Amino acid sequence: MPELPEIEHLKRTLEPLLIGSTIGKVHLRRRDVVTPFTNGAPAKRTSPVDLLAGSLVTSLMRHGKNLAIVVKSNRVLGVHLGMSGQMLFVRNGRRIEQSDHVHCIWQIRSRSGDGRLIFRDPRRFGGLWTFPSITAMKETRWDRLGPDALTIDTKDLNERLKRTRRPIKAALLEQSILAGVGNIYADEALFRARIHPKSIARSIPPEAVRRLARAIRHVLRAAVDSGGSTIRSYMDATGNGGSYAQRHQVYGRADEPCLRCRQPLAGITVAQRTTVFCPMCQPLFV
DNA sequence: CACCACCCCTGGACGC
DNA sequence: TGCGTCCAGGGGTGGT
Repeated sequence: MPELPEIEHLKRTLEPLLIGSTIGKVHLRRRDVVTPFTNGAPAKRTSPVDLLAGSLVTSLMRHGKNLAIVVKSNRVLGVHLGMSGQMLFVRNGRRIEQSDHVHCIWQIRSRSGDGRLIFRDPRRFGGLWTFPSITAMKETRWDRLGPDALTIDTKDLNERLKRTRRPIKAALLEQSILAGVGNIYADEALFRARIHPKSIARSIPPEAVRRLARAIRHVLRAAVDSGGSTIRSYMDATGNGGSYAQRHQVYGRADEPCLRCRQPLAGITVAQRTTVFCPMCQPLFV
């Protein structure tokens, strides 16, 4: 379940492999994982050029859980990993370890050795989006997202939370409010900030919102530094998992003792998502 | 407009 | 060992 830290770590592992490299042939195995755009409008077909065939990679971008590969012509390929997506770089001569559910393969010619970039996504909640320019990508998709959670400040968060009466956890998961937080880091940040996940977003006092903004940044940064949380299948471009899961305070620990007060953690459902929190340490604001 | 339930999908855990 | 059932959740959508 890649969230912001996993995508950021993926970006960092992909950059040295892709920037300055040339993309050769592209093999799209499953056409329906791609949504092509010609400016603002969805296009009917995906061409090899849309998928960056024959292009020089100049940069990678990330906003929230979205990744983008930018090439010299300014074309962009948007990538979202959904629940189970992976982008793997496999050097030529090496076998692809799991070759099932591979939907797209790019041949890569780089100074440090040739290889293939592979988009694999068993559950197909993720996908690829093609755009003629960065501007087109922003206008059609990224502009609908809230500010990036890695650098969210108190003022921005407070402003956005004031607009809704939804439970704070539902608000944190809403990408148009804040981009990048998913189920794991929402629970971790709320625990750290000592806020009950069902607290009404706009009723949370300023001091607690301040703690929350700090907690979100702290938790995400620490996770980026650990290479992300590997739950089930997440791995980076080189096939390595992240170690942050070992440092989860609440996620996956329902009924286990709170690491702060030793009382058992509670497992509930908020916004159709499994939620774990400490009823003693996380007061409800309504 | 705000909010919510539901759906998409597959692999893995678990019970028998 | 194998089979059925349930659960995981990011995000889009249609209904209230």
